[in-house]
Amino acid sequence: MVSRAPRRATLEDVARVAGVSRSTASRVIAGYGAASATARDRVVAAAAQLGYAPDPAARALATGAGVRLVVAVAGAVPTVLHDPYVDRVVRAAAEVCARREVGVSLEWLPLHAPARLRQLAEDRGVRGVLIVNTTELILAAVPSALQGRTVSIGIGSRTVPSFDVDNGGAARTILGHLLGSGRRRIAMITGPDWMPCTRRPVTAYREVIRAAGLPIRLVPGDFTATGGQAAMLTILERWPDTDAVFANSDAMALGALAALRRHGVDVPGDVAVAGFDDVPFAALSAPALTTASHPVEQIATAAATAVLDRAWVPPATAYPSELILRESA
Amino acid sequence: MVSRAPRRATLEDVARVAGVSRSTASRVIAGYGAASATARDRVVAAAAQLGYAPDPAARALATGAGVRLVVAVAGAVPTVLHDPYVDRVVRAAAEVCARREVGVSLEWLPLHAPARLRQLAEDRGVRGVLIVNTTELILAAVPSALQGRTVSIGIGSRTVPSFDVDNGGAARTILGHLLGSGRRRIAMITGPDWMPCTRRPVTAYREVIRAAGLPIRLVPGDFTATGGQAAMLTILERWPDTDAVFANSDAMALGALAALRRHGVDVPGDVAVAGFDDVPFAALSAPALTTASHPVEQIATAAATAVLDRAWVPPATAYPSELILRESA
DNA sequence: CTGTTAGCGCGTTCAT
DNA sequence: ATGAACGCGCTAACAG
Repeated sequence: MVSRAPRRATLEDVARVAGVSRSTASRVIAGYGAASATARDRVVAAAAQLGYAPDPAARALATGAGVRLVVAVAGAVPTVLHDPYVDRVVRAAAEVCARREVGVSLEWLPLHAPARLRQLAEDRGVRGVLIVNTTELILAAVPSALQGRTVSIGIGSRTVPSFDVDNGGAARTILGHLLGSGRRRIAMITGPDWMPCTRRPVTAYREVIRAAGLPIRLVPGDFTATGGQAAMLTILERWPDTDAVFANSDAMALGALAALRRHGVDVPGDVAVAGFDDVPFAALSAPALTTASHPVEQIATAAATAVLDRAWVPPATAYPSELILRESA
Repeated sequence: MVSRAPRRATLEDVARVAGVSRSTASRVIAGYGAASATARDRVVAAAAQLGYAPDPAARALATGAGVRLVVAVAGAVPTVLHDPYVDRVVRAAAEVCARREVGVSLEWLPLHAPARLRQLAEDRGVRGVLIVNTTELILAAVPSALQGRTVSIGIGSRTVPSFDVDNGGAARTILGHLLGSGRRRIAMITGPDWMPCTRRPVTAYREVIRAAGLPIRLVPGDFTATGGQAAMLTILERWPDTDAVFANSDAMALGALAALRRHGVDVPGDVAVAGFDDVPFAALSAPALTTASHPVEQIATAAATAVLDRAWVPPATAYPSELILRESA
């Protein structure tokens, strides 16, 4: 004897129990069209009684809405996916998706291959797209069929709304703190040149340092700790009198810290170090890292919610970053 | 004038171009039933020409297969979702899902609420379930309708295959190293008692330490750095002569390191510290953390692949952990 | 305000 | 080996 799995209630069942037609039940469930109060009540009651929940696949098929949210991370190589930052974005998106009965999938978006965007536009399974770390080139290649259901975590465009931390403001705050505590020869470890997200911090750095009549000392990093170490060595060699370093990510800052420690440079005595992101381990380094917060989860949640709900959103939303004062600067 | 989005090719289109019926085209595409060589060729050609790709929603609706993979993290409180470990699992799953045109959603599985599992079993949208950090109670509550498409990252059961790191072996390796380098009063910072994943390491600890005729010194942590600091303080106070600490996670180990530093205890001179996980920042602490690797992505990828492909898998797969020797022990 | 009808794109018997 | 026909569960026109 096979105990058959109890077939899940369908809209048809709900309608029958409620004594209305499927359409009426559908309207009530979707909260869409009009329905009499009595009909509404009966449908709601029936649905609750039967433990009804709509089938996302059937709904997607009927509406053509798509069934998954694609997180597309732009980059030169596929390994851009292997970054804790991406992990956090995906996790937040997956949490938002759970409530909507959809899922998220993650893929690499090659910097010079907008073809993939066209494919995504034609894929009926795609409900929307969350672009991460994008460039103007990629934004310009977003097909019209994807507009209105694509948002960017990073820079935006006229057709793709942006959700991002106010990293320019964060840079100013940090640099202000460094200057305020008497530092005068401040170097900055940036991200790769092609990354638009490094532009505003770099611009802020240039403006602030120039306004103070101090020397510009820029070294590119790659957002990894290893890159931060290398950059720090470059700084040490090129400008030995540097008394502060602002790294555009905590990972790079921690790398810089390691390099300084290895060279017997005292932090913050000889050199102050500040990062950006406030990752969990920033509080645990020796010395604990001064940095600025980066509400990644909040940003990703808002971005995912916006595309799933197809709600109107302003062209650009900047999330504030807070100075986290610790020991290193 | 509205430039309509170029409607994506459907199976019907492929069939028409190939000059066969939809059924035949369907068989060829699915690689399922029989079809003449000529028919096969024509269908394949037509599909390629039209850039055809099946609609996941329609397919899910027809087969009842479901459209998303649910990552369910067991725990007492919803905040168990906010852990870098979970982030890594979800990210890996989302990457696997992308190739199958499905998505992943993330949710909390309350420790004593198997009701949610029943709901998941009835949800037609659910393709499969990936349980993380589970308990015997939860595994026993997995409905039969979910069996065969549910796997566990952690302990398993007769009906739910397990994918996990060999954390017992890892503990033995680390403890062997500590003993081998002359440590004799070794304390261990464990996870919460209810977490099955802490049992094997603790058992290993008990066995190894007892076999060496040394004292057992166990303190519970919570897998966070803060918890590790607190646990370290307890150890310092309760057993001041401790000369080595094995923490069951790098986060706790880094917390312990911070506590020792604050108390002026030299690592590894006075006390050796070892962790487990080999998180990116383990290499950057001062001193750099000795630990054991934890191939989370590999495990999650295998687990997700198993449930999506419905392939048979052994009841338990243990992934080896490697000793990562650095400075702290 | 409500019910009828017609698909959405695909898998899957059944005849042939 | 192949095609006609039906159903998966739901939404959206339309007619009442």
